[in-house]
Amino acid sequence: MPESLTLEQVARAARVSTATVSRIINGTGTVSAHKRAAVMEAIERLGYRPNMMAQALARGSTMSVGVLTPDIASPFYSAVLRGVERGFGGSGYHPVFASEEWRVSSASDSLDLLVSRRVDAMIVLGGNTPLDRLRELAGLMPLVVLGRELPGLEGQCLEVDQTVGAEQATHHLLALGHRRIVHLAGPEDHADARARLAGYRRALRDAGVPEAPELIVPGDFSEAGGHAATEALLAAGVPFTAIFAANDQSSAGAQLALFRRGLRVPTDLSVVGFDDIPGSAFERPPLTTVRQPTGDMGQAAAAMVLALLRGEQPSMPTFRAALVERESTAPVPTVRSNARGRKKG
Amino acid sequence: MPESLTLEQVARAARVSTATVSRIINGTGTVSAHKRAAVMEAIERLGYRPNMMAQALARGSTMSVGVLTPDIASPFYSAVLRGVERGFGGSGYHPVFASEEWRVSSASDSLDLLVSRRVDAMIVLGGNTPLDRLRELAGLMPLVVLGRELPGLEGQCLEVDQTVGAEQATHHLLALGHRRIVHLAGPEDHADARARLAGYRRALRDAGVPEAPELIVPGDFSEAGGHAATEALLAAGVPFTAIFAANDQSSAGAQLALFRRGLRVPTDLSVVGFDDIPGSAFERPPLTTVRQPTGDMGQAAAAMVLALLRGEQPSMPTFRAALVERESTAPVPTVRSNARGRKKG
DNA sequence: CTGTTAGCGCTTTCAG
DNA sequence: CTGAAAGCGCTAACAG
Repeated sequence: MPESLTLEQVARAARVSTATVSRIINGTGTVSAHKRAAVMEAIERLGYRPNMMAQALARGSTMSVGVLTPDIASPFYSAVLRGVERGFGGSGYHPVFASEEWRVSSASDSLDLLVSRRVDAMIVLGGNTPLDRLRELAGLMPLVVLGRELPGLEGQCLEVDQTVGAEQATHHLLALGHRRIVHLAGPEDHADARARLAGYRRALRDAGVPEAPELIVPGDFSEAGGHAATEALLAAGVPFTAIFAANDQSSAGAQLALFRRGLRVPTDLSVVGFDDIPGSAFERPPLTTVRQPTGDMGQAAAAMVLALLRGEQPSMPTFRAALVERESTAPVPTVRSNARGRKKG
Repeated sequence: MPESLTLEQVARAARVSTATVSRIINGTGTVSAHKRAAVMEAIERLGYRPNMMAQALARGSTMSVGVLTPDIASPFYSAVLRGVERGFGGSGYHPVFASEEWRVSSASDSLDLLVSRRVDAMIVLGGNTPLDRLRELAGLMPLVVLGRELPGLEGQCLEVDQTVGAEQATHHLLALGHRRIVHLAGPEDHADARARLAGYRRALRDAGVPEAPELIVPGDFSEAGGHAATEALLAAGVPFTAIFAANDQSSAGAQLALFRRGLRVPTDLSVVGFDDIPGSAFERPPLTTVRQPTGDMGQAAAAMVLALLRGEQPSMPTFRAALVERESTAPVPTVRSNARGRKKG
């Protein structure tokens, strides 16, 4: 492996000082057109790329921001990540991704890694990071948290109201006449999951529909979890006409369980999901779900970090989850008659 | 923001020299238990985290390897990424992800960024990076390429034989009696897509089934692309009894088009995909597809890089794509009779 | 076993 | 406008 080029070699090749080359690279100070041309030529010819490590050390800033994500392979988080990338475009800063699963060693985790990398700021997605670590972090550098409300750090937490979204979803089902609505919940230790459950409950309460404990079943946001929970429900013979799943992935698992029993969606049962991940619009039938503006959220998080880095007060856009009515929901089937009219609307 | 701690401050606090602290942190050299304890205590109490930038500069190595991916949000690539993460576990090296979409500026792309970051090695996924840049890179540092065969760099290219996988898929359909099999192709400039098309063709040829140009339709690996192409086929009235999609995502789009026309899978038509992304096992019906060992591939790529970094000759595991028969395929429907027996097997 | 001392490649005063 | 020189925080000889 050839040693990589240094600023000094470029300077030598262009017959100028290292300071001059540095000025040109960074656009700081003024340099004569003559020398500038010589330096540019040398950089080009030699294929020089500044060593960011050295730049960071000398400058005291890495021009990078850490992005901590629970799972880099999740359709939801990766959509947010894309937004974050977009948000940093052209800012000079670039994102450094780290997934929570990743352990450098038993003693240090991804967060430590990012801190060691001396990122200038951090964006934390999701809620698995211990609160105290987050507080400590907030004292160290600009921090924006997505999807969790941190007591004392409200101004740096970007959230969409999951509760309202879940309420809308449940209300939609209620309006279609459903009364026995299953909620396929997410992990109990997940803030969003709890908020969605709360929205489900509120909608039922507001509609005066009593909550049935047996209709709230535990899931884990995965297809397999949704499948298992629904399977269990069916096996137990619990009656229901609709499922509101805590996310799209678990709704897919639930639907497979229905499918196995020959139950049709939305004819026999209605299903609504949450998130509106890319594939959901193409399910058969296309899934009615609650859309989260993932890309925009990521982009906004990046914008907030950038503002914080500039020492400005970041503006906090409000995001709302909104129901996307597609084709997995329909009026509750009438048992005693087949008089479901053919009238439009 | 508090300035972050330096090695020197720790050394001062522990009343030892910086060299001693460095030795302890890196496990190089031997240090008396007494001083070691004092240093550990200081590190702990102060919350010291080494500055990787400085370490990298001093050491001449960043202990990081760049991972370039076409799209961080793709279910396929992100599964590979997970494998890569696993593969680096405990090695001391850590992955730095960059997606090709991301542009630092008009002049420099993700690859430049990774080079600037002085990653010690690189893993490139997929085939969008210009060949000459890859060659140049290979001269600079250990490089492993996944999913592309680079002339002259065969030893560093990890591939699964896409052609054989596609052949299996097509053969499976052929064995079920299908003759009018659509191939919903991937992007023409994508090596894997071309290989899958080649496999489709080879299977047809081997079976003595003539290739019908109108059955090979262009897609782009997306749900929307699959939907549009299938829609067009249906609108044109082209007869066919099965679809072999170049990937699972486009197969979902295709299925939506069928669904819109009231066509049932696998009763009326059979569909097979490629990749076996996480959701495919939970489609209704579960999708018959060609599985790629994504996680293993990622892990193997990491292992190869690690070997290269140690100066060893990396071993090249062979991966094969294998058909996973699920429920989206069935014997071609008999038009003139409904005599499809009820015999098992 | 431990401290001293050169750098690593780059930015940034500070003089010219 | 430009160069010299002093670090940035850490590692790695090199002496003790």
